[in-house]
Amino acid sequence: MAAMTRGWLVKSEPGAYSYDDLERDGRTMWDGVRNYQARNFMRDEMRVGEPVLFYHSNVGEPAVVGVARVASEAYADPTQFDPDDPHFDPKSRPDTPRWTLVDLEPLARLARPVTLAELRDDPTLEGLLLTRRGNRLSVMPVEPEHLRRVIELGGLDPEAL
DNA sequence: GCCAACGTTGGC
DNA sequence: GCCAACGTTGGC
Repeated sequence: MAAMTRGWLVKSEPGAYSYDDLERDGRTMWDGVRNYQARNFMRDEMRVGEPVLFYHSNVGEPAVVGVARVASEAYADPTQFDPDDPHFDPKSRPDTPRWTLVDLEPLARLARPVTLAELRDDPTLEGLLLTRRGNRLSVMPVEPEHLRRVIELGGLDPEAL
């Protein structure tokens, strides 16, 4: 991957959707995001092909476990229109959808997970949004140098991706 | 299960 | 526009 490639990080509870699930599915809609800042990143800034760190949250050892890639432009999240879906939004209308998503595809599983503790401790990763106090975003941008560093810590060669 | 931090909602 | 109440996130 090019030196100045910008990236992203998404959080997922592996019990709900894990990197294994993404590999099994081959591609998925990153649905259910109901935070405006996270939505805006997907809607306005994500570009097809950009790498996405896949982070497992709310588990014994929270960690980045793999790298996905953005696989589509943004489009309306269909779950907002489904009354039976937990992410149903009665205030959203099909002609003016409130929530958008992108598709993700698996790119590479890390050789070893990079734990939250490692992310916090690595001086190179100072300023990473994920570890900023109080941050609760489920979709966030990652600086090029941080992206490369996490991939290296995960035992992969960023050049090879 | 606890709780700190933060976003959203809605009354005023 | 303020702000209290409430819900959610997510580490621990």
